[in-house]
Amino acid sequence: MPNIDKRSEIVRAARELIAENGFHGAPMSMIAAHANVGAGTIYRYFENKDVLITELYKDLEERMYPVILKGYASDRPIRERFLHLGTALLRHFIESPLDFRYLEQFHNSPYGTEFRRDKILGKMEGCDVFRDLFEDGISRQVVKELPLVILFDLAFGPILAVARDHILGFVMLDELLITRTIEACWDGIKRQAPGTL
Amino acid sequence: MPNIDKRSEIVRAARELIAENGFHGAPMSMIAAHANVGAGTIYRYFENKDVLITELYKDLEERMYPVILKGYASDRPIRERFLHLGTALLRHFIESPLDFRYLEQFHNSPYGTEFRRDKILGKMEGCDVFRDLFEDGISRQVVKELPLVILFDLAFGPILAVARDHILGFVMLDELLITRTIEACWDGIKRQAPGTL
DNA sequence: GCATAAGGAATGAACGTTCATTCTGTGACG
DNA sequence: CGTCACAGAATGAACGTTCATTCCTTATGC
Repeated sequence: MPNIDKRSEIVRAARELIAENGFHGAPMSMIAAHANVGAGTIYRYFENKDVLITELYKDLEERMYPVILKGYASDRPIRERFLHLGTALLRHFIESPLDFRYLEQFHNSPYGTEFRRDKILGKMEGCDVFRDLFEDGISRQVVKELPLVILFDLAFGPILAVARDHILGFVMLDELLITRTIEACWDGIKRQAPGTL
Repeated sequence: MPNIDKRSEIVRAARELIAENGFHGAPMSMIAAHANVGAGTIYRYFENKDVLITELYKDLEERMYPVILKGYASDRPIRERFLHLGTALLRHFIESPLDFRYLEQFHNSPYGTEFRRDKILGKMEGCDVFRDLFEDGISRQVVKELPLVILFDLAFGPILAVARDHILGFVMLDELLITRTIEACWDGIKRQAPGTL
């Protein structure tokens, strides 16, 4: 029977190495070595490198949702809900730099583009919370009337950029700065009060 | 004497292939083939692949500045200046998808991180226009008092994300949507009028 | 002792780079 | 004007490496 310990050692090693060195800086042989496993053993658990990479990403996404949904109350005002999700997400990225780096590697690769295409064309399953939030916001005239995709970009573009800069050491985010950044994202998304130039 | 035609054929082929397939999807042999040139010929013009890649990026950046600075008047109000630069940048990305894709490839690679580190630690030479604009905005209390890096992320994060989504066909940006997107970026950056929740 | 897991050397494809050779255009010379 | 010699531009087969993957051997548990 396949040994569950081996599998998780492979997963751990792969995640660490890929997050730090990118897909091309993490050969299977190196992953095997860091997992204290023979090179061939990996192929007992994952059909090939592509499958390993994609599987790792799915794991990551599934571990992410509970974190940001913890304490989320969908009956609160739009703004409050957005701030909750945004800060939770940014905080999570900062606390799990390995996950974040892996996520970035994945997004900026052919795998990621394919994934995203499926998501957007397939009605964005998985992003339900955010989609609901934005659609709710639009219908209540609290959020700008823009295509969903653009609202996503306005919200996640800065969050990802800020997280990256924190992890690379270009800024040092504390709790205050996190809040102020997400509030700024909200300002970008929300309908501006009329009369204010 | 080296043939200038050959050189520019190599540059064109490299830009196209790398923009479309990424650094690892554009082997030197393929670049040579698309440039109708022998594999060794590239090395008469560029020391190695790294040099080729970096040179291409510098070209790209230098071609970009005149475009977004055209018609820029640094004596206009902060908001107007930001909208000018932002829309010009987004428009340029959309009109030159090849350049944009190359820029993304470069940014999301070790080359790009190194480049960015140098820029940020080295006082951001080259981003002078934006830095001046943000600093000016802060001192006039028109822009939020946040670290420069975060202001950059709030502005460029969405612009890059939106440009990518347009090029991948996830949204179809027209002139109106471009303006509204950049206005939304400005809303994120500007100090909000007090009293507006 | 048999079935299955694990190991890691072997394999072959792909890559960046080199280099011995070929090609080309130019200037000297008769 | 025709021929020849030469410089240096161009070539692409060949090389050394690296990598994902395979496959035969060894170890382990039942």
